[in-house]
Amino acid sequence: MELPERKRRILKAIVENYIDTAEPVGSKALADSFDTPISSATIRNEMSELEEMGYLEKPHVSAGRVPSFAAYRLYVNELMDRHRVATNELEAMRLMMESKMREIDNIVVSASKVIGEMTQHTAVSMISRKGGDRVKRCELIAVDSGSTYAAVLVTGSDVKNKMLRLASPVAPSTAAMLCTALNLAISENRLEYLLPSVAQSMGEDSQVYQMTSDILDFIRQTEAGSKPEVYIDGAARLLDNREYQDTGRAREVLEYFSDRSKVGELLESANGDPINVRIGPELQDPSMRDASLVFTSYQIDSNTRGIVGIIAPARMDYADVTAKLIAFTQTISGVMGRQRKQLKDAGETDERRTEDEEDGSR
Amino acid sequence: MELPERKRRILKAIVENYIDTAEPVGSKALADSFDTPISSATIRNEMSELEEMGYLEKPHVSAGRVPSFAAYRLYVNELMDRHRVATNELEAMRLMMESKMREIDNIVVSASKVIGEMTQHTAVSMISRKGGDRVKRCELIAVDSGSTYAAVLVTGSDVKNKMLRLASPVAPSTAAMLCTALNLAISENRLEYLLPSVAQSMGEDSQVYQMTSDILDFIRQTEAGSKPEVYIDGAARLLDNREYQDTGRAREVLEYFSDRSKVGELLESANGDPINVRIGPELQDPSMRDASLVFTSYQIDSNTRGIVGIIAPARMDYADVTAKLIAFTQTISGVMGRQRKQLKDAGETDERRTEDEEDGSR
DNA sequence: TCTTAGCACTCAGGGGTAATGAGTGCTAAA
DNA sequence: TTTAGCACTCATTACCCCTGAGTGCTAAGA
Repeated sequence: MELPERKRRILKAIVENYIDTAEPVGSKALADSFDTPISSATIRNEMSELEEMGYLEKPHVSAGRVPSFAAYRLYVNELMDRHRVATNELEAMRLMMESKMREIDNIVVSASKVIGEMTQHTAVSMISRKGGDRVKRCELIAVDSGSTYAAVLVTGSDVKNKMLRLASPVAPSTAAMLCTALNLAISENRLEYLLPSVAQSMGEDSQVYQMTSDILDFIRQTEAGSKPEVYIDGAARLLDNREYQDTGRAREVLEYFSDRSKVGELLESANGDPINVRIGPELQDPSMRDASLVFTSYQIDSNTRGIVGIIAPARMDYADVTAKLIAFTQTISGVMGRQRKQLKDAGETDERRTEDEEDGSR
Repeated sequence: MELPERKRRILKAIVENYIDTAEPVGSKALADSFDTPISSATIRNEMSELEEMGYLEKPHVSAGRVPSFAAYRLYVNELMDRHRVATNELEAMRLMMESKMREIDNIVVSASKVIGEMTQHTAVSMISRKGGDRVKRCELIAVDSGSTYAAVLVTGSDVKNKMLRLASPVAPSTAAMLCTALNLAISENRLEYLLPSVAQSMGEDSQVYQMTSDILDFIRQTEAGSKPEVYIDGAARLLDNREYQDTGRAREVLEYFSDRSKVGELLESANGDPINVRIGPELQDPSMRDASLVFTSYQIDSNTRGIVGIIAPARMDYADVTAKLIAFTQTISGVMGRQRKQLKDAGETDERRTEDEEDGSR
């Protein structure tokens, strides 16, 4: 069932040509582009067979051929040559990142900016935590004179806060007690008993009860990882592509983008592979039918990973995009490894940095 | 220099017709639309005078006339009749808001969603604090075993946090001391003396010094109000408009949107007027040359206000948009007033809610 | 003096037709 | 199995003409 060598070469050439020009490619032009001379007639024969096999499509009878989604799939899986990014580009990337990555909170933003800038496509980026965030500790801080409190949750690698507006003031000492009780319950993993016990001792319509219930909701929400923050950079760049010259199509995709949770869900499906590619229909959404998503993930800390990728027309330069994404994750784990190392060197040592693991799976 | 009555009526009709159809309006069609019969010839005469005065433009000699930016300006300032939104729409808005406004943190997001939905245009929204945020208090929380701290700042109406990664651990007791010192310095307004004194007692390369300096930077950043959060809803809706059928134009504007700080700056210029309107060139940005921004602000608390508006082609239904924005601010201050009232009723009473103030300025 | 009817003129947009040319499939010879 | 040749298809472009909406101007009417 393996495709014979010549067919592979022809298909590869067609895909690359189409990626380049966005125009159906014909037998004549293709024949000329080969160094070993093959006649256009031969190519025509091969083409019509490739068409039968489902790798090519004709927009209409007298145009050239266009790769099908199956062709793109084959191309990324087998045909494409994986090239490396030029060292000067790599250096530029490292510089961009060193300067932007100083603060962990905007690592997602920076990631999408950097990769968007590099590829000149629309970049998406998010942070995913293993099984949601585990809340480790909780603090209560009076903000207003009396009635407004902030609940601050400390999780694996982040701190979240929420304002609580209470109808009547709660004494700081009461709040401190509640805080202690909460932390005890968290550390003993018995959160579910807390609310009933508060109800018993303070009454169901006490302010403290209300406050506790709000905080528990917040904890639950945080641990469920309710809404992952998804960043999108350069959505407008999509309009540069021929396939989105038609405003109708463009609108569909931009609308899809505006629902971050959909995009987030897509990205969450990243598996351990160094590079994930979802082509056209594989994205399972009609508005994305002629786009592809190429993405990858990188480790931020033991249970947090970043996911970053680019969305562009199915006709995109997969080789280039893939190479840049790989370079990106390597650079970022380099940058973060260095930071981590710096941290450890000054204190004690207990973690080995894992970098440059090659994974030739599939 | 007042425009005579008939010219005003004609200009108004032209603007409204153009808003409606997006097509140059001609003398004949216009004549027919009047109840008091005027001949098309008369209208032609009036039109050519209006053109001389700079209120009308001809796309080309044999088309009708199109309003100039000056015409839109005149229209919003004097010609347009300010209509009210239908009560059922108002009710729908109130419902949408009641459900979405429960949490203050996403008031901006909800505001842009609601108003975007109502007008079917691109909505922008942000929060602006009077003279930046004043930091009132600060807390330090150890996150990791030793080396990672969170600084939590309490400001007028919000809480901000930032992770600090330190090279070596700082003892909790030291952190607590630093915290006390910080709060003292804040309350006495002598922040600038803190760093030198830490340097003196702990040494310039101590961890505490580093930490202090980081926190002070964060405080400064917060007080400068570095980056206001600007939300944009329904950017894709822009593509529905005839003037952005051309992808080039659309791209320009979408790119403009992606620079939130620019949009934020624009919105910051809201003055006390119930409604602000910036038409085309008044936006001072070439990519926005044929768009307009209509926006308004509403009070969130004593020194925080929200700003919300819509961005659409200069040819937009100003009367409708304006009415909806006004209805929005009234509804929101109603909703928030009720929340505030609820809060006070349960505790003490000290603030009167101000609602339904009519302001016929200008 | 203002308004209106009439008329000549302009010009974008629509529809039809023809020319162009890239590309195909098929056949027959190498 | 490959290649040259040939007839055929059909999207795209250019061209042209026509139509109709709209203008400006002039002269007559109120």
